[in-house]
Amino acid sequence: MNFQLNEQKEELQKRLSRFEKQCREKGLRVTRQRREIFCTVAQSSEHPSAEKVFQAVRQKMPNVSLDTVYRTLSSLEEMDLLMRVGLSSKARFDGDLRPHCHFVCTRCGEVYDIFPQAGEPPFSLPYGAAEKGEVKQINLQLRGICKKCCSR
Amino acid sequence: MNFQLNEQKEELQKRLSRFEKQCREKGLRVTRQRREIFCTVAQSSEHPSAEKVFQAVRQKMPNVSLDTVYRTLSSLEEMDLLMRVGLSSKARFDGDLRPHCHFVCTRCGEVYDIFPQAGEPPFSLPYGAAEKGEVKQINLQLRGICKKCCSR
DNA sequence: TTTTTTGCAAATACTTTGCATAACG
DNA sequence: CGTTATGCAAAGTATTTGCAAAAAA
Repeated sequence: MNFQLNEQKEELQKRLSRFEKQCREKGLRVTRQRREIFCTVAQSSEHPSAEKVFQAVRQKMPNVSLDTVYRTLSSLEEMDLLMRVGLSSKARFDGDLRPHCHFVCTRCGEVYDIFPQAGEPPFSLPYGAAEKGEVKQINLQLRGICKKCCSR
Repeated sequence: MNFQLNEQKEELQKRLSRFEKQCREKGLRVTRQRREIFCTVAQSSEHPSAEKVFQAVRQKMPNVSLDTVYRTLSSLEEMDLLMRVGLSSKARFDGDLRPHCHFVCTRCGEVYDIFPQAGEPPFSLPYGAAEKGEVKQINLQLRGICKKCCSR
C-alpha cells in the first residue's frame, strides 16, 4: 500500500507538471494559490463545489479568498485541467424527453441538441449504473466550443 | 404542412393529458399557470432558462410571477415531465478527466462516479457531434434518485 | 368550503468585478 | 522592475421563502 501511495504521488506530480507547463504556455503565472487549488481538485473524488474547494485550500493557506478560488477554477476549466459538472451559472430546461445528446458550449453557454441518426447504436446504461440508484434520465453531454464561437 | 401542424397539436395534447394525469396522481392542482409553463417548455427547443420561460409565459399571462415559474419548473422536474440540463444551483468540479459517467441525484444533488468496467464498450461520439463544434469533454450523465435518498 | 397555489416582497445563495497591494518571472 | 494575480469589499445574478389573498377541487 505504500507502493500505491507512491504511485498516487507520482501521478499527482505528473499532473502538476502538466499544469505548470500549460500555465506557462498561456502566459499565466504559477502562483501558490493556483497550484494549491489545482491539487485540491485533482486529489478530490467528491466533485467539490467552489465553496468546498475554498474550505479545503484554506486549511493550508488561511488567507486565500473565495473569489480567487472562483477565478482559478474558471481558468483551470479553460485550460482543460478540470471539468465542470453540469452547467455554469443558470439552470436550463428541456421538455424533450426522447433520448438525445447535448452539445454545451463552454464559452457562450449555448446548448445544442444532437438527435441519434438512422443506424446509430442506441444508448445503453453503463454496467455500474443500477447500483447507484434509480435512473430516470440519460443524457450524454458533450462539452466544447461551438462553431459560432470558434469562428470569432 | 397543415398536416404536420395537426400532428404537433395532437402530440402536445397527449403530453398535456399526461401532465394532468400526473398532477392528479401527485395531488397537485392543475392550474392555468402550471399548464402554461408546461406547454412553454414542451414546445420550446431552445433549452430555455427560468427567466426565458417567465418571459414567454408572461405574453399570455401578464401577471405570472418569476417565483411561480421557478416553483413550477421544479415540480415538473420532480414529476419527470421535463429535465434540467446540467445541475441545479451550484457548480461542481471534477479533476478526473478519464472517461467516466456521473450519476446525479435529483433529490439531494449528490454526484457519483461510474467508471467503465472491464469488457464494457468504450464511449463513442454520436454521429452529429462534429458539426456542432469542437468537442473537448464527453460526459454521460444519469439522473435519478440515489440509493441513499430512495431508502428515506 | 377547505386546501393548495399564487403573487408580492424580501431574503438568501452563488458568482463576478473594480481596485490597491502583493507576488511572480 | 514590469506585469499579472491576489484579497478585500461591494455589486450583480440566480434562486428560494414567508405570508396574505386568490383559485382549484
